[in-house]
Amino acid sequence: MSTSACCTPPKTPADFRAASAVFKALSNPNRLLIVDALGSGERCVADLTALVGLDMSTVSNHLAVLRNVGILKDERRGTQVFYSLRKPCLLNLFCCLDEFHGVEG
Amino acid sequence: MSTSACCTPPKTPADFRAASAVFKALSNPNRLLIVDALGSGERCVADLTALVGLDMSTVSNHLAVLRNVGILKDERRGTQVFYSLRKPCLLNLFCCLDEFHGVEG
DNA sequence: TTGAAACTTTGCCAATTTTCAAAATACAAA
DNA sequence: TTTGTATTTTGAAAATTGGCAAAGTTTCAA
Repeated sequence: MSTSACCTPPKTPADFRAASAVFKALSNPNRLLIVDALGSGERCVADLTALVGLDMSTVSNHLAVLRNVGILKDERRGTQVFYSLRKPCLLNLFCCLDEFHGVEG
Repeated sequence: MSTSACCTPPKTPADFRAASAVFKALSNPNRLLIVDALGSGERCVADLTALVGLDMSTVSNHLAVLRNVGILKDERRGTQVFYSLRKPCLLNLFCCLDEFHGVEG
């Protein structure tokens, strides 16, 4: 087994860079909207574009950002490309945020 | 009780903006280093400046970013200002990240 | 009240991000 | 093969970010 237990914070500069890269990918409201939508299943780019209400090229860029840090995976079927969460446990981050925002003091 | 259970993802545009603001604050490796250090207790600005190795004015700005989204609180004692985590449960985000990075497939 | 120490604020610059529009690519159907 | 639909890539502009240095503020001590 690894030397680090659950909840051990990242330690090396590389760890901090890797962690901040994921947070950076999630630091945009439109990308967060996309991740939230994909929590209930895969969607094609056209659907996601309608959801966020921006230019399709912009949405495509946001999807690339999320895919490049390992949050999303994509699969082409015909002319469409379907995006989905690579690991659904990513949504647990939202639980932590809810807890963070909810608890007083 | 509230209408939303634990782990319900954020839904309104304001929710997405609030959530992305927290992720944005955590999207910089130096700020992450600071948060990690504060996980084991409060530190003054001078100590944190030595830790991250940047100009004190830069560190002060990073601390303001983290404080403005509610991650940190500050307390002046004499000429020093001590920063600490406002809610330690924030560190749970790192657990989720570890899980995200660790699980295969 | 003068001075020093600890921070914060401001001004500035380089790098990055966010967005749209236009051009390019991939695929399927006619 | 030509056409049309879906998506990505490229180019460019506006906004934001991250950093340092200098100036300003706060507090305490001499």
